Amino acid sequence: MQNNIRVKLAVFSILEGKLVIHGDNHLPVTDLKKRESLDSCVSELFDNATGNTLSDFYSEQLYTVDHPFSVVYFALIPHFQILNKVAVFKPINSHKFGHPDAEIVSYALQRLQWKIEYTNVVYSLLPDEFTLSELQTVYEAILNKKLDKRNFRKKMLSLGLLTSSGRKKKGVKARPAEIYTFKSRNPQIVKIFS
Amino acid sequence: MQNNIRVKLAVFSILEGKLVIHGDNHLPVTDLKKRESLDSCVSELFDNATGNTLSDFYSEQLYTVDHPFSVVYFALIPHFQILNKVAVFKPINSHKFGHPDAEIVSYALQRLQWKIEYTNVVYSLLPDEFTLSELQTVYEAILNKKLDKRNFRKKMLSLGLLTSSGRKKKGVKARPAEIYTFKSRNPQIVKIFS
DNA sequence: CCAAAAGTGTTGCGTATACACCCATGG
DNA sequence: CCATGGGTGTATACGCAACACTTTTGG
Repeated sequence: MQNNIRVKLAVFSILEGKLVIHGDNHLPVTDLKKRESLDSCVSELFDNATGNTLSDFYSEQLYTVDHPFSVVYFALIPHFQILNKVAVFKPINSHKFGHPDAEIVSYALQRLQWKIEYTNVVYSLLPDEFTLSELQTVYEAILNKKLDKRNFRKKMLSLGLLTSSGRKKKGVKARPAEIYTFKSRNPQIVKIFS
Repeated sequence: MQNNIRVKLAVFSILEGKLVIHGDNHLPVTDLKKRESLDSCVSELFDNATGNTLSDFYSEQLYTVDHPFSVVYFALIPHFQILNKVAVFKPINSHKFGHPDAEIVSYALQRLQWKIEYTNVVYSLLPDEFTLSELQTVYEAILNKKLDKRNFRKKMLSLGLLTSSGRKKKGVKARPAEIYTFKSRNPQIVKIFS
């Protein structure tokens, strides 16, 4: 009747326009202590990995596997928020083959790809203020394909998740971009199923 | 480090055009035995509940909760396949309030509602042969709303999941309906994300 | 011939896609 | 004045929703 329970975490971030994931050749794992909640266990893992606090970012439970028995989560954090400077983040592609957690990474990516189509969770990969181009870069990194600029902007603005700050990015050697923020930095589902 | 793991199962079926769920005032649960796989544990639960074999039907893992620690699954079975004649199946609505597993049932229903929009998993609620009206009844029970007959038929046929048998239902006191089968009785995702 | 359920098309609308040029700034 | 990235509109295609009558059978 007694079993060991492990909790595993995939932490995604964006680095130089690429989707990266924490961990060198495996995802961070820890044992769930007796009477410890799943939430606090994941938070601890996240703190170890990033030096930051999970409750300030987006995370969700992915799946539970056995052999060994593990509950798997993923989380999203902007790269500049990773305070743990020895943390290793590697491009998602390097986890494709031969990686012990390759299946998990692949499934997590798929879930993330679905999720960004109908929620605002990418807020958790960006600073408070950003330009539409920066936002588009994040989408392209996650979806692993180029998007059309005009269509992307139309869609994003029509979803009503963004607020224009009225200010513009200064000091760039090109036309300055409008600065946007997310209306809410909590998970919001946008497509209503009637 | 040692924790008890439980496995919980929501079994859905269709009875008299209504979505029903197995269990009287709680969902069936069992302890995961040491070194037992999740799959075999769920299969055992399903067998107890229905007298039938899980591998012949559709099931999926839903979520893992703690306090108490449980991995929750749901499964779909046509009513005539329930061989255990003492099994209790109750309409989904009776689980709305005051039910100890109400949250789980509600989440399972939501997942099921999403799933039938882009997969063929309803095969697991129907006999091999069925009419489009019977299929529509199943969709209406799950979605809890009336659907337009013409639009429903157009959509179903265009998805390419069904085969017409060429035969018609005999002995009915109205115009006999064409009999259809599912091309595949394994889970198929129809919307391709390019 | 009547009751009961099966079967069948068209139109409008909203959303997704494809596509190319001008604008504002720094150096 | 040039290089860099920001910003904009239109036309087409496709999927979804609304909507009513005719057909086939059994009794």
